[in-house]
Amino acid sequence: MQQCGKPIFKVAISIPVYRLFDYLAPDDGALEAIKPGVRVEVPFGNGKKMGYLLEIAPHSEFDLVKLKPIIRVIDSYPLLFDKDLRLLQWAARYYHHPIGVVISTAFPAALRQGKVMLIKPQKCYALTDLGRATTSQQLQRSPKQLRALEKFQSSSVSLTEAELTAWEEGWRPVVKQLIKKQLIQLSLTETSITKAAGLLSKSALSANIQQQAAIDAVCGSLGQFGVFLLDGVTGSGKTEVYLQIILKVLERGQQILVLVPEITLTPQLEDRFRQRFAVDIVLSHSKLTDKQRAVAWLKMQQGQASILLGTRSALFTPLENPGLIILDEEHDASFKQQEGFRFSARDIAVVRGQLLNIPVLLGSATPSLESLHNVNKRRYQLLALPDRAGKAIEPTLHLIDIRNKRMQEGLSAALLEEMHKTLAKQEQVLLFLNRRGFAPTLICHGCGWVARCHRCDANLVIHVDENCLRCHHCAKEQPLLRRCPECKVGELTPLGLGTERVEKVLAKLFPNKVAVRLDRDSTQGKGVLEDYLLQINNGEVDIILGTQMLAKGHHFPNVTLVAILDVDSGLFSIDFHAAEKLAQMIVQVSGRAGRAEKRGKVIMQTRQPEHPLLTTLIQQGYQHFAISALAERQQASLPPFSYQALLRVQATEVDMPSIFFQALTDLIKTLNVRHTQVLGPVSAPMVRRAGLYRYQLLFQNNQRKELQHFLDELVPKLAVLKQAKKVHWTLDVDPVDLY
DNA sequence: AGCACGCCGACT
DNA sequence: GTCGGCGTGCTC
Repeated sequence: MQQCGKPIFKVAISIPVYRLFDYLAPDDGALEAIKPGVRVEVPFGNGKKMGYLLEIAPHSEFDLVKLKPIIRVIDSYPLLFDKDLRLLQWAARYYHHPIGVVISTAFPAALRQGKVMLIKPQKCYALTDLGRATTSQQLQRSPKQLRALEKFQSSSVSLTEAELTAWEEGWRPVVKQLIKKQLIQLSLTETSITKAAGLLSKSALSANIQQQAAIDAVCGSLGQFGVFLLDGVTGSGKTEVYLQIILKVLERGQQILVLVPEITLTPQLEDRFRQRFAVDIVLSHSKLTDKQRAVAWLKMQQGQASILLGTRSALFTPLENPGLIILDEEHDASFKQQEGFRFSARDIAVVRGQLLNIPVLLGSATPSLESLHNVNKRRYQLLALPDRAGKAIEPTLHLIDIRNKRMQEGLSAALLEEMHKTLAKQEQVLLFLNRRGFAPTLICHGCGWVARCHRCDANLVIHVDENCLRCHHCAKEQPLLRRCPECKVGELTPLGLGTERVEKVLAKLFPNKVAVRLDRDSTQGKGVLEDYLLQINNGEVDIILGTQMLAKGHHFPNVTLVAILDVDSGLFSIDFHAAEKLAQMIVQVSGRAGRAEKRGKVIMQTRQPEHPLLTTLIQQGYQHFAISALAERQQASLPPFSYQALLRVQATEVDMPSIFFQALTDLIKTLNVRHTQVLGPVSAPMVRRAGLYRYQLLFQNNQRKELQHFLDELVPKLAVLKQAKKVHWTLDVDPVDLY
């Protein structure tokens, strides 16, 4: 311990090192302006680096004469608040990930690079750009409203609050429509948020009894911590519940963080938010530019925006005046980051709510087993919305036994008949097949040779549209072969089924119908997916065929038949999470059917019609499936009844992982904390991927604390292990896919 | 993660 | 003799 009277500045730097680096005060500048949470530029090695000031301490563990001064303090005020810093430090410890890397994930890329951005404050109600609102004829408004609009169109105006109130009656619907069409933006100061929130949302509010109960429960908890699980079937009006709770939070002058799994979902959600609230709503997702993301982040940090709608990485956005965190589709796997800092946005959101003392609202039609378990343990409060809102009716689920049945490219006669019936009624059909490409295997009919990837233990997938063979596990791509490279004479045959292949047979079987294919390959370009969705909703499409991406939240009001072509592929997996994921997928896909007044039908083609997962789900629904799945997990002592951490190891040489694991096993024997089960090491199901050999070791303990203590002792020793430096290793705490 | 230091093989 | 291969270790 070295003491010198001078304050020591403890800085996190984004490198894979667990500790902080100590610095002296900068040579110039006032000390009292430097607070934890500011970004600093520091000398590091030969050069300089961006860092984040976390603490100012009276002493250092480091040799004082070796300490260097901070070069420059970048921010004049902290960008991260104390509670954000505490949350991030907790997360770094819990996930055993280097602190600097964790802190840097809280920042948008532009700020990570040390940029300084100033956000211009808005001083008054500013109705801007009204000149562009030239569509008054289309708006079909009353003379009074038209007069109001004309007045606005004459110039860009600013209004006082009194003026706004006086004019509100006349032009509120007009402004609402203009905001919806994004022709104008209404910007408001913080003090006026309450007024504005009311402005656009007073009218047409109705909630059924269950919705109202959910709203009341969360609103009764505003200003204090509590976790709520809003369990609502598709179409039950979850969004309306969110909106009404948000209104109450806005009225308290507080901000709302809304997290969604993927951004393809958000256009509709964003529209509904903008129609409802006249406050500043900002977005954060990967399709935006670095600058747009940084502006959204800073606007929330400074309290200029009230609602942030974003994906996983938006979780850490600092909030000047936090009021509520909503995490929609909480079961969705994309809330778990799958590389680098492998955090669960859902789990950290709950911890953040606790730190900020605000409610956290998790929503899903198919809640995760973890969350249902937390409800059973009375840690979360369940808010159920069992009824579909409006006139929508639950779809019915059916199995088609395809054992010994003749199939036409994956379509059974029984399914084809259902499709014809549906199409004859001018209703739409949705086909779901979670495998893109033409066929997953290219095999030689003569000698049995199969097209394999040279860098992975996987077959190459045939893509006829692009005339190539492609590996879905690495970037490898090669031209489609015409002749067997092995026997030179055999005929090459596509084996198995992908979306491209089904698309081609649909054109043959339904020549007068329009079919579209929606998968990662067919929706590459910008706006392509949106165009397809528009065509579908305009009724220009009869059959929609696609993968995973169809399961996620799109509205297809005229779809009355949904078919899952190959449900069996999800039934047999070594990963115990597979059953839960499949059940969620089936229910989510089903949610696409019969959303309007027409009853939907869901068909699953299977060779396992007696499989308990399918029968439970069909006869008793998701909740009963979840109960029996939880019972199975408890019997087997699997999460959420135990806690896991997975150590993944990859190396370019085959024998390096086993040398590493031997050293690790010896190390574990020396640890004091040894209650934890060590399972493995085992090879990953696909041992070689992108040229690397992959193995893994699983740690499991019934007590989260004990697992943490074990990792606390293990990871620092593991990190300095000589053999660990010859492999790539990563630790995944609470893994959701075990490979 | 970078970057420098260091100790062994093929070149002026 | 030296240029450079990338293994090892450090960064306040």
